[in-house]
Amino acid sequence: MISGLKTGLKKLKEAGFKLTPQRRVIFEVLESSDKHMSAEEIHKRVKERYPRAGLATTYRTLDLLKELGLVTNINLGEEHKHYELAGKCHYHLVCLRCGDVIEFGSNFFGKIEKGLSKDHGFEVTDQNVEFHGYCSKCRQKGEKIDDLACGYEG
Amino acid sequence: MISGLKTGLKKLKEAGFKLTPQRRVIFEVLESSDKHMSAEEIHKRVKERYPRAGLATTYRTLDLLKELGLVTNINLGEEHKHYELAGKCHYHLVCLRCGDVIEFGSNFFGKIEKGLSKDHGFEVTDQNVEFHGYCSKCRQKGEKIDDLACGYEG
DNA sequence: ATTTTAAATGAGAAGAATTCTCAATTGGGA
DNA sequence: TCCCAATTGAGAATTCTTCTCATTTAAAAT
Ligand SMILES: [Mn+2]
Ligand SMILES: [Mn+2]
Ligand SMILES: [Zn+2]
Ligand SMILES: [Zn+2]
Repeated sequence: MISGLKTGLKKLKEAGFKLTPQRRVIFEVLESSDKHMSAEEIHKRVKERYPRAGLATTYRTLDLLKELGLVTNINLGEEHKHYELAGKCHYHLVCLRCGDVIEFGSNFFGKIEKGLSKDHGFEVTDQNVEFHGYCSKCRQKGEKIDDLACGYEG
Repeated sequence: MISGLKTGLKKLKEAGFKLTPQRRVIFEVLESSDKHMSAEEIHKRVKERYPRAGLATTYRTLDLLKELGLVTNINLGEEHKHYELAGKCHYHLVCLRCGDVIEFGSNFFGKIEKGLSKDHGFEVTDQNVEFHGYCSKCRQKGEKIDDLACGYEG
């Protein structure tokens, strides 16, 4: 991750925000999980450590951390966003069958970002990169992918 | 786009779905726009041509078209999804200041997908690739990007 | 340590996006 | 043409997120 607990909270203070216990705990929860979490999931964990925490504060803090570049969120095709600390490899493979989310890094992306700067004058500050498809496990199960291509039931 | 009107509707029929006027019109609206549209925006245009169309049908049809691989959706940081026909270049630059969405293609991505197949055994069927940052216009305006880094107002 | 004050919070209402329910309609095969 | 499962429209219901506002609190100033 781009910032440990101290670094992250320091950034909060330096930006002129108060260092409240709620913000502390939310940051800790984000740090102690290796998975993406929805706001609801984060809030549930926050309340384990700080029972009177309110959901709105979790949303407000996640927004704030995002503005500060400490947190990013992705949309894995579900109805809600998923949050995680910024800075680690941020490319996702989302299996359409089992729902598994595999993270991967690639040095291709660094090249792409340089190209974007050169060709489009665009400065990248964050990215949301998801490849949807079928993971190796699900492919091995022998079920034809085409069988799933249309699971629509009206 | 991957499929013209005829091809797309043909695929619908071939998959065993009825070819209703609502579906026709929704497909036409998608085809006649070069921009990403929210479900609400799409529905508004659909009603211009077919006033008694219901919003739920627009949602249902967009889901169906997505299952069939005819439509994709992206999440541009707003609260709602944006839809467009599948098949054209699908990489997006989203300006955090002016909100502009620039589309771009890159042959890097083909390579990445091949690498994913080789290294992870993952078969890509769709992708959602967004780079967030600041477009050339907004950068030229001379406003320091850092000034915006935290627009949070409590 | 006490005072002060704007920032932050909790609770629940409100809002927005999406899905569901179900009675009525309809596309398209027989 | 007849039939019926598929589809639809309307609005209720759900889910996710933001807003409102009275109360609390971090932390700067005394
Ligand atoms: Mn990640
Ligand atoms: Mn696009
Ligand atoms: Zn899988
Ligand atoms: Zn811009």
